[in-house]
Amino acid sequence: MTHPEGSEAEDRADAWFHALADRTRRDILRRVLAGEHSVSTLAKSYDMSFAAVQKHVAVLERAGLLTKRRQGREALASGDVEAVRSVGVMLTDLEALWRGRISRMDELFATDTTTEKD
Amino acid sequence: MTHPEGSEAEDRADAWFHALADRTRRDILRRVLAGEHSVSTLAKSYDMSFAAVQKHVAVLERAGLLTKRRQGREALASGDVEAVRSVGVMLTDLEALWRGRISRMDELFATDTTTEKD
DNA sequence: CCAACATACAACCAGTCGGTTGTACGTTGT
DNA sequence: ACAACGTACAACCGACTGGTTGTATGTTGG
Repeated sequence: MTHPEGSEAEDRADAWFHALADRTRRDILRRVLAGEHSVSTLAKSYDMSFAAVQKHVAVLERAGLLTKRRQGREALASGDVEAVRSVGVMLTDLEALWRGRISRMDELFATDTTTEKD
Repeated sequence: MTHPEGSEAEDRADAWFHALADRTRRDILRRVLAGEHSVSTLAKSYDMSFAAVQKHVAVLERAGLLTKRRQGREALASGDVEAVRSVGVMLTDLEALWRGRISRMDELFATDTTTEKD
């Protein structure tokens, strides 16, 4: 009933936050948001194998946070700012719930002591 | 050098996004942002053991997204909206990098034709 | 042409994750 | 007092993660 089940949006959110939950991936995302980079160029920046970086890029791509385009033998990765914004919107929605609590507490105060409003 | 190493902020970010990368935890966070709930009350909402929900709450607590206060035999959990906001700020900073790319492209256009500076 | 480069992908491994059950301990109501 | 409740925590398990190496395939420059 109230179980958070199989929602499409929740699936996307799982992928988003999982992709962002690794500092190397966040760093890669920063770079490709600032400008296009080939996978091997990215790989040179990190103390791990090319294959490892390739996998990180793949995770970001599957989450829709980055897109790749093939040019010759290189795969150029580019950050998708719209997806990043969507994640931000999710957080904003979370905040909205908190604001709802405030207004409910407000109502409590209203019924609590004598209202100063006369 | 350019490696994203041992930063305090990155550690926190790891915890934040990891905590948010599970739909049950996001759902719990929604509830405790909307108002205080005991762990057992939360547990009744999900099709899993009490211990499992307890662990999810612990993950959110460790990430600083929620705080617990003891009242009698109950542990009341409450969402920390400031932490949620901090996560949002991180995303906004990411967006800023993208805007930087634009302005740099702008500079490219500027240097393309006759340079303004002599 | 061919060596070097860039990518893709599979197989493997240790560690972590999300779930379980079981046990223990403080609190509360009757 | 004591049974029921709420919590805490440890041990365990299968699945997945983040890393590795190795191999195959396409691209490019000399």
